[in-house]
Amino acid sequence: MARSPLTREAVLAAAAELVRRHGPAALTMRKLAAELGTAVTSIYWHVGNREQLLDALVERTVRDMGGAVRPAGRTPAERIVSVARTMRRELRERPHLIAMVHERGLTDRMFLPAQRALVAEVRAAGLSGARAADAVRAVQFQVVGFVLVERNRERSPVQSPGEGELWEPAAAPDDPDLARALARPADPERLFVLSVRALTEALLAGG
Amino acid sequence: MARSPLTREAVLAAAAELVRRHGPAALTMRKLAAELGTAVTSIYWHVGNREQLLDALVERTVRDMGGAVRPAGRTPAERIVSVARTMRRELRERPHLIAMVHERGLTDRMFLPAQRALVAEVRAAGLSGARAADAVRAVQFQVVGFVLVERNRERSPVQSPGEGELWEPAAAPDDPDLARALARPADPERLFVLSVRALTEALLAGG
DNA sequence: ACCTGAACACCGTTCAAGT
DNA sequence: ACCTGAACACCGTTCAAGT
Repeated sequence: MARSPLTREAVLAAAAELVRRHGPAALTMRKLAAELGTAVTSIYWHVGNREQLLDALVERTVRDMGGAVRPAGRTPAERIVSVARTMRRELRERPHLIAMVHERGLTDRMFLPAQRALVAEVRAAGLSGARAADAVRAVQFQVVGFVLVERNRERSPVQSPGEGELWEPAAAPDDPDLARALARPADPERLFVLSVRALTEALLAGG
Repeated sequence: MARSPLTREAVLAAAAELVRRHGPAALTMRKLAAELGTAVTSIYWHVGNREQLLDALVERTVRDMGGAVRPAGRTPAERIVSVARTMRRELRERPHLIAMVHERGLTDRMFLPAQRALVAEVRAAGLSGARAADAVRAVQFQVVGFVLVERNRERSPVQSPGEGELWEPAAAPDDPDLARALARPADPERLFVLSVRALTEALLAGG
């Protein structure tokens, strides 16, 4: 298809599109070359090897994610929750990339703009020094961890033996509501907000 | 080396050893066959294909992890933290397997014994019904998510641009202690306990 | 400076053939 | 019932050769 001279940009764009549509496993050098209408080896000249190609891809995504952070809310706690929700949304919009960011150990870099915002809010709530740093990191780990667990859970919808099967039989002896709630699939959005809110309130309050 | 008749058990054991020593990527059917001293195709007869082999491997690990859960402490909150620490320790003892469990969406199954314990503690703290279920799940997500983030962070020790470089320049303008704390690498054990404790206290307290 | 095909060393999996 | 080698369709990467 493309016969204009191959550029690094064109390679990255085609690679990103391939990942977006079919996941990282589908990104092979040979398929990518076919997509671009060039020889496999041309790709190597422009972006190095596969590993470096993936690095470049991740890097460019991470840069894109910074802009979205706009704390909203009347209290520091509310604004922290809003930042957490934004990060979750941004991550979920790039379902394949987030696993790649994770594998490459770039979560810190990715989280940096959000971290700045969190620092401001934590200080506004009256924390400082090491305690403030702990609070920021706790929220950061919470958000990234939650999204990872959640993402994974979606990929394999019914777990064998699903939670359901194991809660019928007297696991929560005299609390059928609890048993039923655990048998139902979790509502991730609700659970996320609930968790972040709880963690944040405890961190901002006493020690 | 091995010339006694090949068994499913022998294949699984050799595969587990290979993963333990060199990680999941090193587990190729051909290397495994070489290790066992058989033809590659014999493996297929005993365990099906590579995917099924990995499934079996993960399944057996998950079974092993249930026994360790023994809640300890004087209050429900303390006992929940103790369960969380146990799960973290168990997961960290199997660094390669946990990623595989995660990829296969078996975290629920893996967490089941711990979940039972958490249910008991949450009820002992006075929660019931859907609220109790939320608390259990929040802790579960927190623990699994934390360990995933932590594991990943260890694999790529210095992130580029590390947190360090970006906190010197007036990021936390008038709090040098905070800036320094964020520039230092996090102490995961401490951060973990701090996070779980905060989350737990908030969940068990008001709504 | 850029692109190419051939070649190498790996994969997982299937299959017909052996005992 | 179990094991085998040959073969197929894929990989990523290197390299000498082209323009």
